[in-house]
Amino acid sequence: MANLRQRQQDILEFIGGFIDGKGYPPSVRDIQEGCSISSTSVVDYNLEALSKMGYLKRSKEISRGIELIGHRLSTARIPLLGSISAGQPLPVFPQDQTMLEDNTIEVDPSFVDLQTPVFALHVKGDSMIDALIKDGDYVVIKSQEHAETGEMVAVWLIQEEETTLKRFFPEGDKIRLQPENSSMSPIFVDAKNVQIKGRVVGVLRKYK
Amino acid sequence: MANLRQRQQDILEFIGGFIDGKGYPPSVRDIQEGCSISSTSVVDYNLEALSKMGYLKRSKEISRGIELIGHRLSTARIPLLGSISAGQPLPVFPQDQTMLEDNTIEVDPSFVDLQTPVFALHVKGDSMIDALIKDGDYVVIKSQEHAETGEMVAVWLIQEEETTLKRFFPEGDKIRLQPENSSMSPIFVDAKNVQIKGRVVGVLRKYK
DNA sequence: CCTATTACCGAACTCATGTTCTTATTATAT
DNA sequence: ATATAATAAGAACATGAGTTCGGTAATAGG
Repeated sequence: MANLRQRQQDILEFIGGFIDGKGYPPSVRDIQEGCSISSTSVVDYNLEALSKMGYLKRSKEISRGIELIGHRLSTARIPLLGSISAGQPLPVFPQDQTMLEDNTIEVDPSFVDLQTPVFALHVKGDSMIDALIKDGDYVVIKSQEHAETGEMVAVWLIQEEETTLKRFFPEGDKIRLQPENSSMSPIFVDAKNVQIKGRVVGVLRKYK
Repeated sequence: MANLRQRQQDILEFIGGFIDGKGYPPSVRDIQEGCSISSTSVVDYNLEALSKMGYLKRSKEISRGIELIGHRLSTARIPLLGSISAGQPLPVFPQDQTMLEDNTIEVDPSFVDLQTPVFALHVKGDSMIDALIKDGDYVVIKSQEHAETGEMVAVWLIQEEETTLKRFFPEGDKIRLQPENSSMSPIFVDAKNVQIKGRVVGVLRKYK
């Protein structure tokens, strides 16, 4: 019956509004009142159902221990690790190091999948201009160590000690790193001189 | 003494991190443990001080009733109003209408300045390809009704009943809407047939 | 040195709040 | 129809958690 779905819809909406309005999640009894539900146990019941369905996360025994999935502010805040393609060395990859607020950038939560780390790099230079990525853009990168042929990746050149943004083409024991700029030539490097940092999954540009 | 300031600084930081991590504010005892404070009353004491100084808001008698001032600014969820340049009509501008979760997109907070509404549009077509904006990208638009010469704007063509993304060039009582695509010609329209919806302040692209 | 003020401590108190249990009321299926 | 599960209700329970209070240490002013 659609009645149930309606009630749970109501609850979700109420929780969202409550958090937005007050800054902290509602208690079970807040929800009870706000959604005109007769008993706290009914609220509990439906919260459990919503939790199982993945709409929210509950912390047992904790007052207001409700976290709306997707509603979180921080999930989408990813570290801005530095610049790429400028010959600037990328620091040792910080798994989950605390970043200063200024070194993070907010992206759509859909970029983040909770499994693999995601980070951003500030693009220097126009080597990927034909892929519509220009100097000053931010690329969102999903951390991974392997890449498929032709994928756009951030690679660390061990010898040169620099990071660069290119398309990835393995050719025997060499690797062709192909810029997307008709005026630039591909780079051929030894396979073991290349360390893939991640794959580009998004681009973000800001205008002044 | 700087000791006080240090402790309160710690508390503020802890609260922020806690909220980011768990999705709900910490209890007094969470703070006590997290900041290695001997007594809950000390936490209460300092929370009260921080509250008086305006760093946070407390709700009396409410578990985890702490709201960090300014912390919610990191939420920058803006409405995704529709598509542009596809001849699809843009609905009446919803100031602060409740949007379905699917119709919003998360952007960096720096896009939003609390004064002017900001929204996003899904780009259809390649009329701005030379500006490195391609089909499928999202443009972040700051709502405004006037534009400077040459600015990239989203305009509503009243007669044609469609929205389009172009650069703006007033020429007498006509307006030249210039695509950034060498294979496309500018459009000349009557000034009073044009209603500027906003200016492009950002671009967001997602790769599969 | 004495006094006032601020910051801190520990414990007890009380209520807010999540949880559980029992029973009644529907749905869904056999 | 009858069994079985899903949903709801109300009350009681247990504890999470804000608050209070008496007292101590540190700081500042006279």
